[in-house]
Amino acid sequence: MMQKSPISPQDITIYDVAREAGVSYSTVSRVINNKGVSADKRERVLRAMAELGYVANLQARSLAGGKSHIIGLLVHSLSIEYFDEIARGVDDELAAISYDLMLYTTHRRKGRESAYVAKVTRNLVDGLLLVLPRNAEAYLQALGHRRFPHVLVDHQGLGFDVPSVGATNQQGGYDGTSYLITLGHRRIGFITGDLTLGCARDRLAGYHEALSDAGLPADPALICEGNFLQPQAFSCANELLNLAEPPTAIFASNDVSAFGVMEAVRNRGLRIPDDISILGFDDISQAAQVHPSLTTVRQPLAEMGRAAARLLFTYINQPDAAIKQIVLPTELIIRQSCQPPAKSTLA
Amino acid sequence: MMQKSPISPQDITIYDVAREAGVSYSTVSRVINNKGVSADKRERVLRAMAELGYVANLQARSLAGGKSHIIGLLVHSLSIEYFDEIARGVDDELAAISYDLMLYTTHRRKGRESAYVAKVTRNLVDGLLLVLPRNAEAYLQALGHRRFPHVLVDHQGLGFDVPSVGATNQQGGYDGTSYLITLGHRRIGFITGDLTLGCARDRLAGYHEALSDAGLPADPALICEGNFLQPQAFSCANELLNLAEPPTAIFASNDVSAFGVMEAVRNRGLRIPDDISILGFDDISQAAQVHPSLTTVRQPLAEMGRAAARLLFTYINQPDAAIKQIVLPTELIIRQSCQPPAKSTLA
DNA sequence: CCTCGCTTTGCAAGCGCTTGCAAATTGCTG
DNA sequence: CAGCAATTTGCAAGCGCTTGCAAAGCGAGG
Repeated sequence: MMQKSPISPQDITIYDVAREAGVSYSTVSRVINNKGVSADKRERVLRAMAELGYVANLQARSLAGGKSHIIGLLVHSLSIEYFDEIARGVDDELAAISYDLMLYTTHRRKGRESAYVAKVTRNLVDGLLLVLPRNAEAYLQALGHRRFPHVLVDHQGLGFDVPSVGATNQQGGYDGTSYLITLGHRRIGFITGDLTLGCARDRLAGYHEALSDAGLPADPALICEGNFLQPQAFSCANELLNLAEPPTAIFASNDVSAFGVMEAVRNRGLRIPDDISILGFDDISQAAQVHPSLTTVRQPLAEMGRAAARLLFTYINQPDAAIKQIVLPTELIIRQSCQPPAKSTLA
Repeated sequence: MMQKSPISPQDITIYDVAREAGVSYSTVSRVINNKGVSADKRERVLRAMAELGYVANLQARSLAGGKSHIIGLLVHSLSIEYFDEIARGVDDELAAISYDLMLYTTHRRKGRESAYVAKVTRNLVDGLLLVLPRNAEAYLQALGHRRFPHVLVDHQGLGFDVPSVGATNQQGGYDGTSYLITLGHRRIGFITGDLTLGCARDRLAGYHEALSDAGLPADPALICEGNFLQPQAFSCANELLNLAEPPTAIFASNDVSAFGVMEAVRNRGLRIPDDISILGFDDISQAAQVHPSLTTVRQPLAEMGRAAARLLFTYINQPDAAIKQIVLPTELIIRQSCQPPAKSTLA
């Protein structure tokens, strides 16, 4: 038999630990898995493991029917800070229970979701976290069919009843808009996110709701469809600013879009917030770093990641736990990009 | 024996494939591993695999002494687009050889590099890619000791002779500076990166070299120590702009820093590039998206990732392949953030 | 002091795969 | 067409672990 690689000779197995501790290998296994073992033996095993520097072999573990102690995280991309924040939360939580993270980016296997899921689930991970998947239904079907532990992040409003973690997007849209109204703005531009996503639609709904609650008209010209990306927001902002009666504030559906707005505004020599107020959504780290710092609706991304990891973990350990949908609160973070409109149109 | 999870019943193994194809299971294994098998049997096995939808069980594979077909990627963080670009390149290359990616972020296990490496190497991956590791020596020692396939990305100038992939940082610094000089700039500010990193030092060296080749004085006041992050660059830029005789151009050691400079410049009501030229380094995607678009020294990050993956792959398959250090060329990307200085000081 | 039920322990089997070894098959050569 | 080397093939073992099962240990009730 070939050694897997010319790895260092002292690869410690449970047999070594068992010998050192003077117990049987199954006892060692039971210690590792927290099964019933008498206190003194457990003690001895633990000491032996520490002395020998034992490291569990995950593949053997999961082959033998145990857990692999790895969960999969499915995202589109990583460069978007949004994903990274979530990943960070997940990672934190996993570190606490010494799980590892296997990262899958979807872009490379478009349209083959179920084959993909088959591969993933069969191979390695104990559970799967899907962040804002493009084709959730296809995944879910494959996953559900295999009864495989999974949790969706930021993907509410599905027909299915599916374990998920999200944020109060509509409330966030409402709060942001209301804040601008309170400041005295009457014409508030809105740049949507990718409207195929529920979170984008919810934010827009919140905007409408706030307007209507304040008795303000909803001018369709003030709404421009974006896609959560900076260049699109840049042109949306230009469109809005070109209006005969331009808005005095612009609410962008995410921070990245807000940055695009800031660019467009400055490009015309307008000042922020003196000439126009800008509001974002998400509160990615850059929001606090730009000048002026961006007032935004904070979405607790890392916290969502943590919650999702915890939830997934329950499903891993109790496959029949009830399906839960966690919704975390958004929060308005007031910084410096908004102020009352210059020529106040206060009624 | 417990099934690993309540997974779908039809989990196809090589035995099933063997039965279907009418051959022995070892023949199936040999087909999978491209060992010598007669053409007709290979054919039959392949067809059977396709029909049954066979998916290899990676843990069994690697337990049995084969490859796991997973490589590890070690990065600090993901939010930084720099890392993501590299990861994308790696991922592309791996997709081509149907390898998977296991992601490790270092922040959570500070100072325990060798224990960490022990765990990683022993557990899962066939090889490890280290991107700009903070404590390369510690990792390398552990890795080398285990003779474990690994490649460093963007970490030249090490005492060791180590497999690595990098870019021509000094040349890039030289080219960028020379470009500004050609444009007519004489006082060129420079914001360094984190000088504990070789790439940052190299870029600075290129700046110095270009200045000296052009017979220009090196004014230390024009050099400000940054850390590759936006806020620090913002204050550096302010410092530079406060000089009695401020620079007419600022060369930032990465694009993110250049964005910080742009902010600082605009914050004072100066225009880019009319009042001051700005040059970046890296060419992350945002560089093309900001306004004005950023002239920058392109570092082929994705290509570096690909090259690193390929190199690692050779080491995985030929543990004794010669240690290779690949250096990819940088390239000046001219966009709109630079132009000749306003009050030209052409000699 | 024996017996019963509970917990702790050890043994063996097996997870799905790779690969050394030996047997079977093939293709040549003389 | 026998005889030999070079393939191709199958069998069995084993990678490191978990866990069912049965044996052993233990305290308490009779």
